[in-house]
Amino acid sequence: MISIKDVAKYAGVSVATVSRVLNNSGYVGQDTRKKVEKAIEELNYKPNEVARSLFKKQSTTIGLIVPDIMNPFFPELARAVEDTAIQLGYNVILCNSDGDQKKEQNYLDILQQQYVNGIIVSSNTLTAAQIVRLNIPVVSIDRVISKGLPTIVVENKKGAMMATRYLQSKGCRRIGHIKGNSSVVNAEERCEGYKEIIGNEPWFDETYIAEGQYDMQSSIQATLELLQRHPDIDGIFAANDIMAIGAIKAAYQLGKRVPEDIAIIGFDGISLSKATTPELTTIEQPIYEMGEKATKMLVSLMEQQTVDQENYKILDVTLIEREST
Amino acid sequence: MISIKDVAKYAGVSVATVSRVLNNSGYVGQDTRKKVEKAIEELNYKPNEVARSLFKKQSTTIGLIVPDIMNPFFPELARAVEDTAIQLGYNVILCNSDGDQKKEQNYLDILQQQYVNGIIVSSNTLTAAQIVRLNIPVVSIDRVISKGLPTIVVENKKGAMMATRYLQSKGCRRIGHIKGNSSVVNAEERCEGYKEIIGNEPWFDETYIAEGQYDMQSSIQATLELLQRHPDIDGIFAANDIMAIGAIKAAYQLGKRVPEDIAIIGFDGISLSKATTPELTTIEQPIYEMGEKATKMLVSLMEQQTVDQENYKILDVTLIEREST
DNA sequence: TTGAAAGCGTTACCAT
DNA sequence: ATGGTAACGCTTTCAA
Repeated sequence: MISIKDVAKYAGVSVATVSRVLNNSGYVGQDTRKKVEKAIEELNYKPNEVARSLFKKQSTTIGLIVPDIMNPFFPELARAVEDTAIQLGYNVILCNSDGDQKKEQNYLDILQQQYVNGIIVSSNTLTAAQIVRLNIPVVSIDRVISKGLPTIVVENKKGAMMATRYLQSKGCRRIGHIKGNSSVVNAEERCEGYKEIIGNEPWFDETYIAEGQYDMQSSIQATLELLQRHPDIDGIFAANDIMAIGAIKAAYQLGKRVPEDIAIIGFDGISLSKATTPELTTIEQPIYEMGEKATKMLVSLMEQQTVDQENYKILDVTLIEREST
Repeated sequence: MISIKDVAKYAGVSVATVSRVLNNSGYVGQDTRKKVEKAIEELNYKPNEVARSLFKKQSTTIGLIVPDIMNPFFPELARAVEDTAIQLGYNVILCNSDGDQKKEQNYLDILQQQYVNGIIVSSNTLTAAQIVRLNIPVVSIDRVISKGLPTIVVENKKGAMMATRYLQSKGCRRIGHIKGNSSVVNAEERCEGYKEIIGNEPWFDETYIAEGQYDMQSSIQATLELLQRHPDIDGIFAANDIMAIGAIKAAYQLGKRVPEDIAIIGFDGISLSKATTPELTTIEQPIYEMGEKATKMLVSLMEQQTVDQENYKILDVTLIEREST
């Protein structure tokens, strides 16, 4: 790799001067600048980011910690983060925490050792204290860690209310809920939204709620039990799309047609929801926008541009009507 | 951040000594080692990876370049790579190239500037020359760039033959093929495998092949055309799962039942293929294993452990029989 | 306007 | 067995 010294020698100037034109800082004469630029060009010189990082005590890298990139929600998020980051001059280190507290702390340590400038994290277990201790900007995405921390989330409760009300409007009389993993904040919020709408119905009690683990398998199980407990259920609001798909499968297993016998609505709007048959009606989160906003927010935090906007954003969700309802 | 100097001072030794215990290289006395270890522990010291990288001219980071993490094949691959990398002490920088030659070269430059030790890449446009010029190990995954380069691929042709033969065994008389993007090598290989089996059938000609773009939308279109051209088709081999799902949708649109009227088989074995109704019969690639093997191969290349094994691996594929056939 | 040199945190060589 | 120090490639301060 060719270094700043080589460029300096080639251009017949000092490394300091090369550095100045590189960062255009300080005074540099017209001709000198030309010479240096020519040298850079001809030698195809690219500054060593590691050396820069060491001096500046910060890298051009950000960390992205997600529970599991295989969970269909996260690839789109990751894509948005990476797209935005590269555009702003940053790289993204991908970390899969499995929602495990120890792994998360481990990644935090590692990222700090790598001098990453900032971190975007989707976690249920991380505490505000852990984050503050890091001393670098962190944006929490999809989940609220603490009201004081920069955050991007969506209207979970409102979305859940929309979903439930929509099922009612479609004529559903008994609406069950497949709830997400209760250690996840947004699962609670979505459940609250559901209860907000049907909590006062005379038929309602807690047995209309079954808990899944935000994955397909657990949802099939949960739905099977739910429908056996309450064969009269004609509508299901699942707390995410994967579980909604599981619910559809379970309904089929019991010989019910979707949407004729039972209407099913999901939450998230992952691309998978368009690939199923029937296509899934869902509450769509602006996933890409979340990643983009989070990254922009993080970068302005990192670059200390006084964050002109609020750094706690609650994004809106949209009902996407498809075939499962 | 606390540095090696702090540790040295705290332990009452020189930085050189601390460095020795850190890397356990060179001689260190028993008691001295104890003192240093205690200091490290008590100060919660973590060595600065950036400084290390600068000195060693290599980082503990590898690059992963994929066309698009949103393509369902890649999250599982990325997960495998990251899992394996972290276990071996490396981080992963994620790059989405969109298969664009300029973006790929750009990422190559950036990764080199970051002193990454090695790169795993899935690309159709990268040339052997570009890679050799980098002067760091590169493992090509899912696509062959050059026979001489470390590579992990699967038996594409064989898998395609299996798929086509399987459709025959299920009683299909007219089998069409939805081909992948022809700029992608594996699309050609899969097409070859298909032709190998039915190329000599009296009814066969090239119009039984329709080209999609490895995505759902293009496949729906391609399948619609294919089935209108040849209404007697009763079996389709799609070059990947997404396109197979598109084919199912197209079949439904034309009022055909799957698998009763038409059997459809995919390729890849992405998790999505289990989520559809009907569940998709497919040729499963060992995606996770590919990522794992590629990472291990890359790391041994990086660490110069003479690669005991061949560094050109062709992995086997498996027929997964489900409901669509 | 330019250059020399210190320093970022680490490792490895050379002394001792 | 241990310490001093140059070097990795860069930026920035201080002098000139």
